[in-house]
Amino acid sequence: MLTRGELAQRTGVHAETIRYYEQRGLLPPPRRTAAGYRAYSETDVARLRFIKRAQELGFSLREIEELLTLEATPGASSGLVRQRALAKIAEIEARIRDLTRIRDTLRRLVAACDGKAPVEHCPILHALYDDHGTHADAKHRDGNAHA
Amino acid sequence: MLTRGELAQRTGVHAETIRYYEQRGLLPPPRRTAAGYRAYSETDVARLRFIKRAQELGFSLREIEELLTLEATPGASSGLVRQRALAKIAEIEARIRDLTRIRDTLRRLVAACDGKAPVEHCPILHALYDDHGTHADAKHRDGNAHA
DNA sequence: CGAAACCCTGTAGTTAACTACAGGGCGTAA
DNA sequence: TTACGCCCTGTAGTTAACTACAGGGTTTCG
Repeated sequence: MLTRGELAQRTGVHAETIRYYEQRGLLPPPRRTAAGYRAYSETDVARLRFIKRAQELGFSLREIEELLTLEATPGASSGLVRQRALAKIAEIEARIRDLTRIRDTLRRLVAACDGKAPVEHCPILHALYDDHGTHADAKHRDGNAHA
Repeated sequence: MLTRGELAQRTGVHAETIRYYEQRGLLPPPRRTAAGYRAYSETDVARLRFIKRAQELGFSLREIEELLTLEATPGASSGLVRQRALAKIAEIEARIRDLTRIRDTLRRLVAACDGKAPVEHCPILHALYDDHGTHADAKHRDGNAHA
């Protein structure tokens, strides 16, 4: 039996996050000690690791919840899980296409700039004002995920 | 001279967003009519379009602010703008690499699954529990941008 | 002149996924 | 026994970029 802090250490998930997951329904309410402390088991360790790994694969907590629900559904076939994975792959590929298009536009702008002119004549800045031509999809702007 | 609503229509930026940009310092405080209404000019139209376009290219509002500041700096050379564009390209490429890795992992999982087994034997779910091997970078998990 | 449509301000809510904090209880080691 | 660290709860703050709303003034059209 593990305390919340121990579970946190075992899984690399912040202790407060564990409480948050419980609230969200991602973790079942654990048993409690006489003093009211949460008492976790190895099952909880596995479940938390599942959550972490699915997150790394680009699933949102909401989607992970669905995956977990699916898993707990007796009659379900693994085709549903497969479907969700395929949908996620499609999403990721669309995202990659967006980013590639943005990068290419940026590359073209950089190519037009020798970096030596005074900033007032910077072709990159000018392109930004003029627009026309290149159409990065405004709906998915977020090349910024690293910043 | 344009009202806030007119500027919004001209640029496709929500009227409230214009006020927000002013607060953030992305748009200079405009002149006011006798009644206190904001009065915008073509310069503001251009500036807002700059902001939109830079956003589409993956720049955050904070970065756009820097770009705009740079532009207003008399002695600056366009090399600085070029540098920022190059840095952004690098960011985007790193993001693409992350997403590609995630997609490949997902593809491998899907390939291992015929979708017919009961969900308890789903190899995708099992892989999620077991971890090991594939290492999608946890720091940039967000294949979810489309959801 | 009156109603609709717009503008003003300040503030609060939205999304996702946490993370922190206040105020109190418990458990253990010197 | 007391001090320190961990646990409890509920709630509020964080980030980014908006978006909405309340309660009021203004402008314009018919």
